[in-house]
Amino acid sequence: MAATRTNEYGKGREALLAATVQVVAERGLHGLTLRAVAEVAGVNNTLISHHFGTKDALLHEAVAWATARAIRLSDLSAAETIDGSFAGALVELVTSEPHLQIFQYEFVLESRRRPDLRAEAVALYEGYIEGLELALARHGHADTKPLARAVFAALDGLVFQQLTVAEGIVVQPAIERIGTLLEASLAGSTARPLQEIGGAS
Amino acid sequence: MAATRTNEYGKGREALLAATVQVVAERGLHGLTLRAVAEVAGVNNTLISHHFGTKDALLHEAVAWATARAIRLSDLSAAETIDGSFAGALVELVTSEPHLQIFQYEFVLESRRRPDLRAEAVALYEGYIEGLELALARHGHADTKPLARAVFAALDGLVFQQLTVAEGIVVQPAIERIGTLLEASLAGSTARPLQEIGGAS
DNA sequence: GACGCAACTAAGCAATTGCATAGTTGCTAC
DNA sequence: GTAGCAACTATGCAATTGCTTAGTTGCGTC
Repeated sequence: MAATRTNEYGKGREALLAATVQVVAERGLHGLTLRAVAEVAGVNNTLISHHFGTKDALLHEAVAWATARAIRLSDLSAAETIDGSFAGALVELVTSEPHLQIFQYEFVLESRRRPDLRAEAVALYEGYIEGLELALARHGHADTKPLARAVFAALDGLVFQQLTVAEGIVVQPAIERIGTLLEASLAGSTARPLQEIGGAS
Repeated sequence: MAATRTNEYGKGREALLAATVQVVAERGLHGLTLRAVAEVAGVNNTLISHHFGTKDALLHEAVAWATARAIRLSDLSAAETIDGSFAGALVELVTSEPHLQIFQYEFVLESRRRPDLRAEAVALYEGYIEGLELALARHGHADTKPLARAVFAALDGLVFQQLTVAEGIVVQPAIERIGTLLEASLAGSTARPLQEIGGAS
């Protein structure tokens, strides 16, 4: 349960970044100690000072490393519609790989207190939201800027719920319900475009 | 910035609970130390041991104390519709009193690692969701269980965004957009109930 | 008014923390 | 092969941590 990785020469830095994500996810930011990270990474704790200088710098680097991987993971969001298969894939992702998600919530919360992390947090969220906005616009939705933010918040909030208070079995239908809500909104607005365009108000 | 409260005899316990919420919100769970809490509360740090025994027990009591206040705060959710005034009130709440909200996210994340906090976290979220479900059902929405979970997740996610990466000025329209989405869904389903009931599939 | 007891403080200790210092190991360029 | 240098380890220390022990203070009760 402790020393997991065995490293070849030169792989220490990467191992330390991965270990940082794992330790934060498993023990929280208050469980993030140089010795804990080093033990998980299978190296000496002073190697952290060597590569990163301080603990704060280690976390910053780990955030950059993790967000780069996170945005790639969200190839999910390339999915065009929020349907059952999207919901299943998202629930499955959270079930099988919760560490990266937990780490994200921890660091975004921390970014409120550490200005040096703000940029990464903002970029991560705005990146997600912009991608989603493009997809929504492509489908003909109106008022896509606030809509994208709201829909992303719903997905984000449901992932948060699944990680903490809810089972995948109840989260999945909630994700699908977002899809039907969007469909209904689309059907309503496209079913009566002429009246609305022509109408007063 | 440090020793804030001056207490009369007998008010130490309550002051310590309030200080715990404040310290967690301002410095994170890793900044939660007995001395920090005591200093904010304006008492000696050993008083924590006297009242609560351990630091873990202090956090547990603070969670119970804070969630009791949180559910009352959410008299907001007594609002029947998600409109502009609801959105404004929610944004204003988060702006003016972020401590309690931040504390909630911190402790819910922590509840993943501390089984003794799980019950409080689940009760808090399920309480919100149940209240919301009743309101949605009253308005004639269908499939309210997953819908309530999704809508709450959206509101929760938007509060999280406002606390971390977004300004109230962009969060508020996103909240309102949830309201219009729900209206549209309602209009669509009530506009053609006969066909749907009578139709196959 | 003094007894009893909860609320509270003062002092300190063992363990853990981040990190500095000093050294060793292994790759790579020539 | 050996010089040079990055990657890495071992040791240790000052500061902070949670919490124990031993005491003091103030309030209600009879």
